[in-house]
Amino acid sequence: MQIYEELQARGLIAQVTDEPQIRELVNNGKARFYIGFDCTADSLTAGHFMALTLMKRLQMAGNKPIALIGGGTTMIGDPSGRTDMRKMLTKEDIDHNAECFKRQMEKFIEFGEDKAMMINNADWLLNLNYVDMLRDVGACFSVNNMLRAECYKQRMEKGLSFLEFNYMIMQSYDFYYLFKNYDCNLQFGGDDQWSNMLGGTELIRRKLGKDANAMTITLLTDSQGKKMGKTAGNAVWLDPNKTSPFDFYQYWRNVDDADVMKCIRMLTFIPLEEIEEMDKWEDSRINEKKAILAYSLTALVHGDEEARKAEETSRALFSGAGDDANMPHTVVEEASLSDGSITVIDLLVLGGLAQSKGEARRLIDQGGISIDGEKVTSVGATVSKEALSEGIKLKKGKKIFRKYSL
RNA sequence: GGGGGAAUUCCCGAGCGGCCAAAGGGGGCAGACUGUAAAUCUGUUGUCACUGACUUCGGUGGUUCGAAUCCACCUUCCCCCA
Repeated sequence: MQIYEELQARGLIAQVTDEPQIRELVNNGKARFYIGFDCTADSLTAGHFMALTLMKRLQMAGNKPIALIGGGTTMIGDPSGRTDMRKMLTKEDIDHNAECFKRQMEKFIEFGEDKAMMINNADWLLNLNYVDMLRDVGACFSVNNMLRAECYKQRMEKGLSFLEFNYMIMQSYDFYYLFKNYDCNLQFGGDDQWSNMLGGTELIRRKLGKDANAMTITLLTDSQGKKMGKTAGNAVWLDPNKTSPFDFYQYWRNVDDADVMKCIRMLTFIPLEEIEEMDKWEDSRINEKKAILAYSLTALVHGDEEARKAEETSRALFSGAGDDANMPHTVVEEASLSDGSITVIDLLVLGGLAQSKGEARRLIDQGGISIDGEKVTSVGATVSKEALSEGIKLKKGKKIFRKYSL
């Protein structure tokens, strides 16, 4: 099975411009493709992860990836599919974020001579001359068509600033620029990028009379149609300081039953034959599948060592066996003690398990806290210095654990 | 440029000058049930010294014993006309 067919079988391909052409390019290692990443935060997220794996898959099949950092486009902000305007970021923030992206990607994709390239569209976008740009590129776009684009639909009701409206043009220009200067013949992106990407192929056709192709990746959504890779509205980050390997592992360990096989297929590098085999497993082995998913993704992002630790910790917590050495840990300062003890409420706030003392109080009140296996029943409960110096294990709810010691 | 409307807690959204820390829904958190799943049911969801006090309703001033509610100005957004 060749790479294009594999991508199809994994359910990764959403829309393509010209299937036979793309298949031919990709399967023969002749694609020089780019994926753009706008640096809206200081870490990549689980959402970007799929794009990275795609890059890697294609690279492994002999194609040349270009990772385009959106230092320029982030100055505009992509309005696609959004109901409100993005917060405008400063140039400094964007540069910082771009730097962080770069470091994370390097862990995952091989860059270098004859391998993958990384470029930043700030290099050409920021120096554009307005009038030249309008005459050169603006003339090729029809506002009527742009307004019809699906990605602006929601914004037609709420309002769309001229700044954001130009995002599509910037992204199209990127593709045009890369096509001309780097022989980039293919663009990949999330399915929400489809209209922006078509803008690029259209521009290339008009300006150069040549064909370029675009292909979108299926958005990873859960069984309810919501985007995956978020918990409580927060992204699952790839940066271990923002989402610990253990939490990352737990996120995937806890996916819905209905989504496990889809995630394994789309995100892991487990060979398809094995995946088909797993698909035949009995329902009772569902948790085994989740563990495999969680382990392989954590290993991809954080390395085998961290993945193994996360798995151990997880086992220790949920089945009583294994090593709990890697459980998140809070060291209590001597100064936080009063009269040789500390209240459980303070511990909760200190460890970040509760945002406020009120919330901590509520948690205890509702029976959501236990220490070393014993439920805390009194709101005023305290932990003595002696107990603390031996180390205690505090549990919030069903699956959030934290160690405390002096 | 002219006219009209809007801004409420994490989000959507109700809100009569006092009974408003502010309805309802979503989301979150916890409890029960479970398989570290889903669904369901229950509780909870501004802060603290928690039967009380304090700070919140775009911003700044004002009217009033008392303002999310009334007035003025400002900011931002939406709609209609040009």
